[in-house]
Amino acid sequence: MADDRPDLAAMVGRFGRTLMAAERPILAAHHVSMWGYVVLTALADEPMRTQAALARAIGADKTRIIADLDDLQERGLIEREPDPADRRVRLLRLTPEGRRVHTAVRRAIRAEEERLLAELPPADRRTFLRALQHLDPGTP
Amino acid sequence: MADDRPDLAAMVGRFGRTLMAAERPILAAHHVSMWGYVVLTALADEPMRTQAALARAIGADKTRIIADLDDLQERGLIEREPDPADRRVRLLRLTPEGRRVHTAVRRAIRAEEERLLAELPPADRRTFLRALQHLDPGTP
DNA sequence: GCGGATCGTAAGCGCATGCATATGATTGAG
DNA sequence: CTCAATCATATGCATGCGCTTACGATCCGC
Repeated sequence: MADDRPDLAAMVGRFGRTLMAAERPILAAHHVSMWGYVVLTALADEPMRTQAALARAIGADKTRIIADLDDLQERGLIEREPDPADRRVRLLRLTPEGRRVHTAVRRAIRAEEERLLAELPPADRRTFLRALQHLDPGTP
Repeated sequence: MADDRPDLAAMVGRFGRTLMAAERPILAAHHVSMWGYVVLTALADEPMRTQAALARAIGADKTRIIADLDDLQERGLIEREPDPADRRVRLLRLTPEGRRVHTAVRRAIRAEEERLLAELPPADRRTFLRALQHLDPGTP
């Protein structure tokens, strides 16, 4: 009677939670929160002109990330320079140290992902990642 | 410098949220909550002897699902019969109506999944599902 | 039989989240 | 110049969740 597989959402959800659980210790080891890492990743791609734009880009609440930004700035991982042309705005960018940390964390996370994906035959692994990229709605 | 793909967790997470968002209206149309559907799915596979066992099986808190069970029972979708052999225990099973509702919701969700997966070439689609089943930790 | 274990239920705590509102600085359009 | 809009920030509220504790009923091993 059944298709004999769990619902897609159930499988994706569980796998997602597995990934999160695997990443938590890595982030903790680098003293970066989940949102902190997301922020570093977004700023590693490109600096942002406003916090509101950053929040939109990463799908977070505008007020939600303030504390994380405070923390990252305090620890010298990002800069929040007031825009001389528009003094309402804070120009956001990584510091060299921020880039270093982001690269390190990213490398560790990638290694962990490889470990989890190692169960798959290489061909399946490639197809899986390609399919996932195609299904990923990105951050629009 | 980069592998030029988002982190696995980011892609899986976003896709998962897309799936959830797509399922919410379906569940609402059948007046079933997310947890309610999970419960129906678990009981569709096999009846349970205790609520604690059910909670373990679906990865929920034992106290968490009581309200959902109350609701499902009240609407005649599940039965919670006291075990004559052990009066602490409630035997849980679907009613015929419960099975009917679960089948209907499941069919609708599967159709929605197909719609989302339709973007993939059939071969990729098969490989993707196979890989996902392999990576899915299941419910141990 | 007694004591420890299990079950269902209720209640409360702490946390993260989404959502809304307020406010103070600043800009830009009319 | 004035007013609406934008931005960063602080604050409050409701929600949902995991976790813990408490309680009474019941079972089971000794």
